Amino acid sequence: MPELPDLSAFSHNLQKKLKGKTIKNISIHTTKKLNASRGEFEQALKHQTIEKVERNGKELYFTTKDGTVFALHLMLRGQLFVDNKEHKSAVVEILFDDDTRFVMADYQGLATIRLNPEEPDAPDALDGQVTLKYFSDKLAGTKATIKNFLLDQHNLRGIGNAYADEILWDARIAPFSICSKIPEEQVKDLYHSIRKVLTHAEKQILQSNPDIISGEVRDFMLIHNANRTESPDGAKIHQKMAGGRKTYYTDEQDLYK
DNA sequence: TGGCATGTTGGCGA
DNA sequence: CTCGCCAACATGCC
Repeated sequence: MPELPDLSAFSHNLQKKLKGKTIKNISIHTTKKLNASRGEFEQALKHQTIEKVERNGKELYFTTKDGTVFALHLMLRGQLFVDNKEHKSAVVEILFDDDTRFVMADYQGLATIRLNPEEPDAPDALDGQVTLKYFSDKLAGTKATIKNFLLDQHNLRGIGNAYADEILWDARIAPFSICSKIPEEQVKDLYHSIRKVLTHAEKQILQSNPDIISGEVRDFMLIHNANRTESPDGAKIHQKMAGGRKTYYTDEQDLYK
């Protein structure tokens, strides 16, 4: 449920909490698709010291001093805790040498942990390698709708359902526009809106929730927000299902077909 | 109360 | 091959 800006905020705070701590024990309880055995995880991570925590797409990457990485994906319902409580649906528990306990829980059992994930095939939405040229070339070559394009992690990684709507409104492009039909000028607007909306959201989240490491903050959203009926400029917000997800948009957004 | 919200995967049909 | 859509996963929330 948390999206890119939430995850960026979590990584910021987790790094503050966990950097320099050494893993005493790691236990993996339930997860359907591990890319290594429990023994391999333990072997690779025991006695390792956390060097940095960063967001990569919709995952959090934890890198240790020797360069080993484990990646957490919260999927729909994953939650993170740094505390000493028992968590009923813990997926992964990591105990550090100072008895700090870090838990990823998910009652739905979909959250995952991966050891040394391979290089992803698409860049992170905020990565410097996503240039305007990369972005516009990619759009020119696809006939899908722009909303589906933004959600497809094979194009850009990190954007989810809620922020896709916020970004498209910011760029004034209708979600059902065909990628290859969007004019150059609007592609440029969209490119800048991606960065603007996502980085601004992270700032707002950290401002209102300075210590956040789990959950999501949505109250500042302008369009993808069940509590709002109108955009900031007074246009009625429409709702429509697309790909099984609810899409919010207004008539201020131009449709390119 | 019960439908909605979320991401990913894999399968189906156009 | 491309694209849209659907089901499945499971439960807290309004």
